[in-house]
Amino acid sequence: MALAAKACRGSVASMMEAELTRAISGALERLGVHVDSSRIGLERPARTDHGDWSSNVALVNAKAARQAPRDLAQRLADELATAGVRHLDRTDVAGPGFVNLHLAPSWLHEVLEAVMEGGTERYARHDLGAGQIVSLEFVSANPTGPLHAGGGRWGAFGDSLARLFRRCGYATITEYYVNDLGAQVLLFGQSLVARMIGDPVPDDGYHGEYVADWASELAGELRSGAGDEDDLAQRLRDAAREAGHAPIPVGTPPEVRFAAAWGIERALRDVRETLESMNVSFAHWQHESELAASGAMDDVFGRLRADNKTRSEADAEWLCTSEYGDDKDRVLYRSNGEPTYFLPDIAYHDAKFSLDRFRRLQQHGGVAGDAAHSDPSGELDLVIDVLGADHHGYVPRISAAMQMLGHPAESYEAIVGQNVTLMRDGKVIELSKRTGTMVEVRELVDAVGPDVARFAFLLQSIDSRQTIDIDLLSAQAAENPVFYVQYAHARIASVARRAESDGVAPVPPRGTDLSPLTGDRELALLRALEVLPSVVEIALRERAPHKVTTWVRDLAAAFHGFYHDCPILHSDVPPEVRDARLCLTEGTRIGLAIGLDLLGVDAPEAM
RNA sequence: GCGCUUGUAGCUCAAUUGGACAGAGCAUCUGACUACGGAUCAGAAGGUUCGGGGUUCGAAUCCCUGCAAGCGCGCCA
Repeated sequence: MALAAKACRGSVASMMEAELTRAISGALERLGVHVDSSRIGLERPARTDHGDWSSNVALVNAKAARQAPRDLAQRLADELATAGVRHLDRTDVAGPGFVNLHLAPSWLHEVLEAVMEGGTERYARHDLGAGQIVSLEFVSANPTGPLHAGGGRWGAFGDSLARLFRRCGYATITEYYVNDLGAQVLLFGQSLVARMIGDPVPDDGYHGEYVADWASELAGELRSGAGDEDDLAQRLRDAAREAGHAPIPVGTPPEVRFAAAWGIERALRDVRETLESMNVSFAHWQHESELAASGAMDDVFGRLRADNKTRSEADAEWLCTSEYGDDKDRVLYRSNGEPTYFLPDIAYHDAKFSLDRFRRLQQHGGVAGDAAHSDPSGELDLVIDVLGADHHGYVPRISAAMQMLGHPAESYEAIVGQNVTLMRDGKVIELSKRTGTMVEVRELVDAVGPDVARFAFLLQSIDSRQTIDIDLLSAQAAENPVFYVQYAHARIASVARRAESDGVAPVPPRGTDLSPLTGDRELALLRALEVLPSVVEIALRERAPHKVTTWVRDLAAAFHGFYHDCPILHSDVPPEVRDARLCLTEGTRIGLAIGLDLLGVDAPEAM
């Protein structure tokens, strides 16, 4: 944490904060009060009449200094006022003993200079990660159907979190785990076959509408092939003999395996298209079957057993996860000799730590950010899973397994998000691929567009359950807050166009006199820009992309207010005011572009 | 029963992780420049932050307790 704060010392605000902290520290020394600098709290008050910065030192340290908080505060305020602190206009004492520091607008002008110089690329970019590598896995819905709402939420969240990591100096690899082995895939294949040849779908199979659709799609593909065989079942068998198989248990009829393999690809195509329509993409799609074929499961099991982390009981092989904080031990191999899902999951998570694997995937492209790692024997610094609440019970066992395999406890992190309740016309929709009634993310995106959908997912904290009423969202699409933000961006582009056609020279990135920017609306807008670097840092640290959403709305609001009250290009605006305002406008555009990019939402030139 | 998460304006959600008078958007009501884009702006109204204790200068936030909701607790995945 201390390290993180230090690494962030780039922004104007954090430099100002450091300066003020030093000034307070020095002033206290002169007053004969010794305070550890870590006990000097500085924050930006919610109300502007409480100053630009405010400190609670007097409150926190009054007892140790044997002085009344307000007395100490007053002496500190007086001492600071004459200390010649840069930008410091005046000080006062308020409330129970806060020392409020009022700065001259000049400090905010420095902020705008930094925004202009940094631009979209460098403003609010941090080096917290210093090239560390982070793996993020999210969505990973079973490839047995289209993406449901939860997948949409984790997609938007995971992708934005990855963007935050990259902006903060981490290299990332984003992964989708394709669960193409096991019972669900088998059932999926059986359901497809049943739909094709008119048999009843198994009770515990997949009954959704899409299964019928896809079955007829597959039937169509088979029919369009050569041959005059009318019997669909026979065609399936023929096709199965030649084509690929899903790697599900041997002994399964070949046509089921064939249909399953086809179905998985069909589902994945659907999932991928849907996510990409929301601007979510993955660097790597890891198939479980490929992992199994590589022998990773045997390898991991061997290592765990050699390390005495396993035991046998009732003909099954158990992993002693309870020794690492889990409620109880977990089965790796069932008494019938088959592995549970847990073993491949361990193998996968172990593999994600591998730097070799990361390098291999990096060569295939898709890995983003600059990895500074050079130690070939090292491993990834952080492996993150984004999970729905229905999987939270699984976290302790994976965490335990990772520790057993030698990965530091803090290098595996599970982010558990609350599930999404999807409604249509005020009624809750059951989210189940098996019962058939569900609303797909695709449907949501089609109805309201990708920006509204993505913004909606990122509007609130991942900790709170989310209810999205697809009809309500459609009906109110025009009033959606995303347009409020995008409109601000488009307005700015419009100002630039107007300036050009009026023959006004564009403002250079530096050198513009910003001193005319002293009005309330101008200062409010500058303050909004000022906090972006810390918003980015906090959003990353708290794994909370929705903080960016909140900020981007605040910035847009500040801009609309400014735009309404402060004419820029009117003929009666003096050139120096005009240029300063143009500068502020461009700075706002930079801020909006950064925020919207982190959210994966388009920043349009016109609407 | 145990564990995780949550409970804030009529509705949907924020709240700088312990700071000052709890803020936005919808919805309701009232206004604004014959417009550098009105998809905008200003104002009004709306609160016992689920209840009850506690900690301290200070609590929506931390502790205890009760209530309510979601999820999890398999040799299923």
